[in-house]
Amino acid sequence: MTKNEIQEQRMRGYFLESAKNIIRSEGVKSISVRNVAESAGYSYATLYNYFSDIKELMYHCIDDFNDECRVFVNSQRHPDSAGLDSLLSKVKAYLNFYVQYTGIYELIFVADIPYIKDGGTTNLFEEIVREDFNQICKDLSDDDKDVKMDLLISSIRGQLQLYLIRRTPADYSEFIRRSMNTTKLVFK
Amino acid sequence: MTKNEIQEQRMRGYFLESAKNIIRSEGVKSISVRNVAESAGYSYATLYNYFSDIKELMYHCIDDFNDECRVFVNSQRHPDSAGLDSLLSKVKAYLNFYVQYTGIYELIFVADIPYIKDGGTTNLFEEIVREDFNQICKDLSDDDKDVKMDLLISSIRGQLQLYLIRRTPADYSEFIRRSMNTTKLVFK
DNA sequence: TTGGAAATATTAACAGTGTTCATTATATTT
DNA sequence: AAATATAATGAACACTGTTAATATTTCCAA
Repeated sequence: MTKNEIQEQRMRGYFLESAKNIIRSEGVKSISVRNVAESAGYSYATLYNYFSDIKELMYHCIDDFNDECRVFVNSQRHPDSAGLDSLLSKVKAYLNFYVQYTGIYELIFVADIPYIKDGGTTNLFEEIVREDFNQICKDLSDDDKDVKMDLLISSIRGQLQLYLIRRTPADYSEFIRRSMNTTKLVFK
Repeated sequence: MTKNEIQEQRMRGYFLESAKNIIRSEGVKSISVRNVAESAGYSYATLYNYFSDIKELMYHCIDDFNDECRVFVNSQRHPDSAGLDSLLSKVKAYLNFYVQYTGIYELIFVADIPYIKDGGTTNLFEEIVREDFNQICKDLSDDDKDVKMDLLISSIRGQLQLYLIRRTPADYSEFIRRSMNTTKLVFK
């Protein structure tokens, strides 16, 4: 990496950190070019020297937040468990992450970011539960496994959307209760 | 209803129809006060004589679109079927409605509309599948039924979000295939 | 029919948004 | 130090929602 590349990466980092802080604390709604740039100590026009537009900046936040989610799940989950219990504790931790940072949920799952082409954001959840999932479903055919994983992924997505966007159910404990029960049912 | 009330309802209808047409044809992104008002043949400020803000106008579109969805499902579903087959055909029709009108999906399930307080928008799907659902699950306890319905609702929500917002899977036929398979699995 | 009051529609204005471009300031190289 | 390349900036444009003052229309009593 040349000097210029190092400096450029550093500048991009300033804007990225600023954007991430705003998303964490105030949500995606508060993201604006002037907002992010001022928080980074630069003029709004300077941002365009390092990102083609605000959407590209937001897109680059996603990787960092996915890393944060991985760390969070590993710190929250029950370590001395296996199979379904382990999977349930990871799912609960995964849900807790987005409940705590609704702004991150909005960024990754709702915001209109054209740079997201493939379903890259699905893979994090699948990655988190894959090991336990395979253990639980070791006797199933590949096709059955695929359908089961689809059901698991989509139901968790749906639960999150219902709770975080449409406030259904109204309280957190009921949300977790339902999510755990439906997840158990997937493997019944 | 007095003369004034009739006239007021008519005026509200002009703006509502305009908004609904824009949502259907260009999506929620193209909704703006000036856009809706011009399309209705009035100045942008006139809209505020009939709606407190643009969000309230958007909220009132939802009821109409829900009616349209009901009609659509009834026209698309397989009438001479019962139980799981009937449910599957209704789910497929329900999905097709939002695939055809992505703007309506964005309005009802994604858009930030503070006037939506309860989970009112869930009820349409539940209403559509309730009869078949009860027939399929007639031997289950109420608690088991509730969990199964939660799983069904959330997985359909998740499938729609993945396909319409994050384009996963990439093609329509695969989307329907997966949705049908996961729905069948719910009742396995 | 006219005059005035009430109701309604409209334009102007403000603060915000993303984005582009010409200009200024800084850094690098000759 | 002067010339050149690089980077930061403020002005400007076209949008957004919303409000308030103004203009217009409607209506009813004289």
